[in-house]
Amino acid sequence: MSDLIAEIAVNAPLKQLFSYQIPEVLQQRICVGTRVRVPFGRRSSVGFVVEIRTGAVDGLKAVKELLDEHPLLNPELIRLLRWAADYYCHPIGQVIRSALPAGLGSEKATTRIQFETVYRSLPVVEEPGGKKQRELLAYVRQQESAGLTQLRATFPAPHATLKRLVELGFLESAEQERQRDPFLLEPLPKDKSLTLNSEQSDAVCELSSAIEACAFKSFLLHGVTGSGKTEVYLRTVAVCLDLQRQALVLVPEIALTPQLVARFRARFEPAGHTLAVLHSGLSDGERYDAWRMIARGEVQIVIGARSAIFAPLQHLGLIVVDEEHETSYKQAEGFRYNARDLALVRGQQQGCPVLLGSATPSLGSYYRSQQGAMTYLALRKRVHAGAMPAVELVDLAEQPPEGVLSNRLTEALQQALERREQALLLLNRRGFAPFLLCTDCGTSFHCPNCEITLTFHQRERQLRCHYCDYKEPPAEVCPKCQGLNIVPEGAGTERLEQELTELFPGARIARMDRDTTSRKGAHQRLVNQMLAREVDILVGTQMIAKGHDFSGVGLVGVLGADSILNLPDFRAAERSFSLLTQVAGRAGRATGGGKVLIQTFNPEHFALSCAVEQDYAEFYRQEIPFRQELGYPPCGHLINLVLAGNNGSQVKASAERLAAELLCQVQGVDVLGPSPCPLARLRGKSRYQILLKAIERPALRSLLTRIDAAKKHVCKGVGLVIDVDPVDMF
DNA sequence: AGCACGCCGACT
DNA sequence: GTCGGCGTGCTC
Repeated sequence: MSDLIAEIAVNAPLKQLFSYQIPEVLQQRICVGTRVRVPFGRRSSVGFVVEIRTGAVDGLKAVKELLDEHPLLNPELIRLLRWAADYYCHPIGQVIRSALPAGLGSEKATTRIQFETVYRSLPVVEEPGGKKQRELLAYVRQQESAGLTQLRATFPAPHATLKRLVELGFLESAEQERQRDPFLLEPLPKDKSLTLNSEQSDAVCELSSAIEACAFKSFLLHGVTGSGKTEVYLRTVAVCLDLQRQALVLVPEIALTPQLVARFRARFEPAGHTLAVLHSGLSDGERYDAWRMIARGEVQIVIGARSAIFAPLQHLGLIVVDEEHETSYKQAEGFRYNARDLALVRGQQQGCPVLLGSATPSLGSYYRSQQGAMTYLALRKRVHAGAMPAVELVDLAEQPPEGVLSNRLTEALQQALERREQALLLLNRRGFAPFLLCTDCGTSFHCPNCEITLTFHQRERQLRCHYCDYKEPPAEVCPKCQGLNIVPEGAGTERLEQELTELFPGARIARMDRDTTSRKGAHQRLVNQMLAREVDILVGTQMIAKGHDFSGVGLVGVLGADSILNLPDFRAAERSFSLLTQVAGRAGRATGGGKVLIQTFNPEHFALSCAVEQDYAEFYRQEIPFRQELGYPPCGHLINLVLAGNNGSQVKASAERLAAELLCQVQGVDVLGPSPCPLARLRGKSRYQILLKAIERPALRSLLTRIDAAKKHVCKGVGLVIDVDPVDMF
């Protein structure tokens, strides 16, 4: 008997699809992308229809139930997801699950309605006593009513003050259905449509014709910091919308790019277009709502981080990937996809142009543009003041500093304070000190679960592991020699902040790192303080280098440049160059000029000298021969096999057997290792890696097909992760 | 991943 | 004599 058969991706960690017959009652309503319930083994499971075909149904079980009236996924997306499952070597069911908003994988989706307290001002003329009370009241009066979520984003811990204001009769409170997405509550800035300079209009012109052609073409927009890339995005998205097509904009992390979101809203919302912003702050319900709105075709522009690459837009006209070099586009766990690479695949599959933008393109994207696989568009001039910041290296070997700051940087800070310019200090290490050391016997303190020293956090008086959740109180007495001379070694942001407070008692100093921004809205508050010039010196980790446009910054100092340069990763130079160039670009954005000081023990390293000159092309020219020689990306391709398990010798033995099995299997593939991972122990698990390297991707792919068979050499209790195109080797 | 079956130790 | 330990094998 020949009948309709559905190929279904089932909610299980299995690569293969399962065939089910489609009962007659469902035949009209079932299609590719629909969510169904199917009998699976002795239980039932949720699955997605991935293909419908005809064939012999004997022996096949039948689809039990249809779970959605309208499919959550469309056939184009299914195609992308199947491609990705195959390419990244990950079970299709889990790939689909991670593409969907949370909670849709297992059971029927429910939209939870959330409630929150909303405060309304009462018509009272007099003013309350406290400063904090007055500020809060003024804010609520201006907004007429405000929800707790919104207030939390602007004021730290407003709860007690609000309660008091209610008691005093200034405010009334009520429980209300939770306000819309807090992002959409932010006041809309005025749209400043700028006249384009010639470089920008050339870029827009080329992009426009590609968008009008409705065919795949890829572009690399290489624009120095402050060169107006966003305006180019806005113009090209406008072209796309004029053609009744939709635009997808990917950003590294929404929380760090509120300005970009605001500019898109200011430009397109007044014209009647609908934006959906997919960010981590959304509740499952909100995310589900946004997803359904997109699937129903009610949204023209989607802005989101990594996972937004799977947004169910039906009439894509353009995909923009902002800051395309950012490593956060690569998912580091589970389904290890790279949203930037998938953007190119999606563009290819759906026939729309893809625009990658960056001030410091990834070596890979630049390489492709050099080879003609991508159209290169350059913005070489800054839009406003023009002058690029002056970058200078401070050789630490020549003048070793007493504390963390070199004399040169201290002087520059002094001058900046005198000139009433703000300063940014980048130190890529949080906490007070990277380790504690007994100066009597040399003992330092390590994490019991990870191969790493514990970071000393002074404020919490704790030793903490930054890789697992381990914490312990700092020892007063050395456990080995009973010595009492235990001192913090090295410096993190917390120590830098303290040193600055002592050096510049009058200055207003703030710190921005994971520790000070973990609470909701804390990051935005720091940014606001910075913009309001309530901060003179901002100390922070990587996150201060990203996104914001702090116009008052005249000085940028970099303290940990060497720590990135010395990472055991072939991309260390690229990372350093990129980070330094990005952070240098924070200086003098409004005024022009500005100064950047980079402290280093490696002043002769080309990554640093190229950053000093802000010379991307020269960096590329020097870096690419090294990649070429070793066959590293972008001149070759990598797959990293990571084995991890509690039993170290089992992990090692498994890795050795697996590597031996894969060795010499395919011509043109190098099997490197096994070797202990740079972090040989993590969260209590021993880790080994095998690196597969090939100049030609097909060779690597064909070796990948043999991994399943080789898996039998891996012990029980040892996990194997296949990381295709790894971005970092940790 | 579940959820079975399956074959060996300490319990009423 | 059984209750239950988790090894291993399968799921259209």
